[in-house]
Amino acid sequence: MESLSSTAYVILGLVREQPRSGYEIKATVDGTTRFFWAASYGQIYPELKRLAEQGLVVGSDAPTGGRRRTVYEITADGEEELKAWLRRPPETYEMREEGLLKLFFAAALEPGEAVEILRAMRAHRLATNAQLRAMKPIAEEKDASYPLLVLEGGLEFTEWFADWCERVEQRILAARGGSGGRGAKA
Amino acid sequence: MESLSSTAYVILGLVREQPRSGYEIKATVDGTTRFFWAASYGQIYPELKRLAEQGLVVGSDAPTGGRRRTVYEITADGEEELKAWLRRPPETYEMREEGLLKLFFAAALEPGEAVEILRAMRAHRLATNAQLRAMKPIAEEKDASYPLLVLEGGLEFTEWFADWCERVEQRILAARGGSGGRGAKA
DNA sequence: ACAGGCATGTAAATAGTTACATGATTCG
DNA sequence: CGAATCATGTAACTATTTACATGCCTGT
Repeated sequence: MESLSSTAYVILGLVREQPRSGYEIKATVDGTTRFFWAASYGQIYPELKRLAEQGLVVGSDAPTGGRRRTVYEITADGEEELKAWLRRPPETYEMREEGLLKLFFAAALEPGEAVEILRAMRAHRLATNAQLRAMKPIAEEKDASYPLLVLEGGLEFTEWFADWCERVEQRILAARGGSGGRGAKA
Repeated sequence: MESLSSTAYVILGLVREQPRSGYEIKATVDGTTRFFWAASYGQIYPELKRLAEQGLVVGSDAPTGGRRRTVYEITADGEEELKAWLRRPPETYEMREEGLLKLFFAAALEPGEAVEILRAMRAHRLATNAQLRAMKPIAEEKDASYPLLVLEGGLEFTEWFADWCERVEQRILAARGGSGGRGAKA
């Protein structure tokens, strides 16, 4: 048996909390882990099928009226698999930040244009921060302390990032204005 | 003509600075942008071919002795394309942090085990910080101010992250010890 | 009636990694 | 000589997104 993808563990973790349908898993991911681990229907439904085949989850029919619906629960094997994964050190640490990439190459532009990149990055982080702030009462209500910890980390991270963008912007502006129009070099 | 991938722009940005071979592009990416935008040979070589077909770069033979070698330079069209991309607001902001995912689901473990996740995350960030610190003199030597700015951002980010891990660890430990073995809830 | 949300699923495309094959050169 | 590094490239695989198809239910 091959090892599972991290996305499989997201599913295992979510159905461990409570039985959920594929649709509910997607909605929960979008409302929680998406900032550091996203998942699409194209992954969730096939993965649920695979997990069920391996006996790590069990699905049962739970229609809402005439609307067909399958909710999945974790099995004892699934719980063991999840815990074993949680105990292994994390391996994936990826970041793809187009803004940083643009800033890295900003020497091809005028300093005023580099500042625009920083403003866009800052605006994006502030928008994410606002989204996270809106989620906080929901997480507090659920009394989910680890998710809340992670959410607070996200809040702090976006604040740090937005602040960094602002400080770098000021530095660029100061370098341009303060010493006679000398821009940044390649 | 379809729009280019961000990886195509990494190549364009790097060959704009100076003519480079595919091998050198890979080495440079590994020494600079990899923390926020990685690229593998499997992307670089086919992408160089495509960029050459579109006239955004030109390759020329530059063998080292009997070792065949092609170095690519940016064309005027390539430079325009790069600048146009730099002027568009960044779109990709992705993060995949397996550590945060594990922390999110840590209620399935004992509090002492949750602390292990944080320690692993912290150790990883400190290791990255050390790598970045080692790169700094090289970036300073090149007098590359935007790359240096980005590098300093990486330094600050890894420090913030490592510190956050430590603070969260302390909070978990305090919650467990301070108030009679009460662990974190689901 | 119709819009929007609930619900499941898949096909196709895109992105990206890994591993391998090949071969030259340099350094110890 | 052998190992490491320079150098190019591809095949296979894995991951992931996007867009679509289908159809029921609820509220206006």
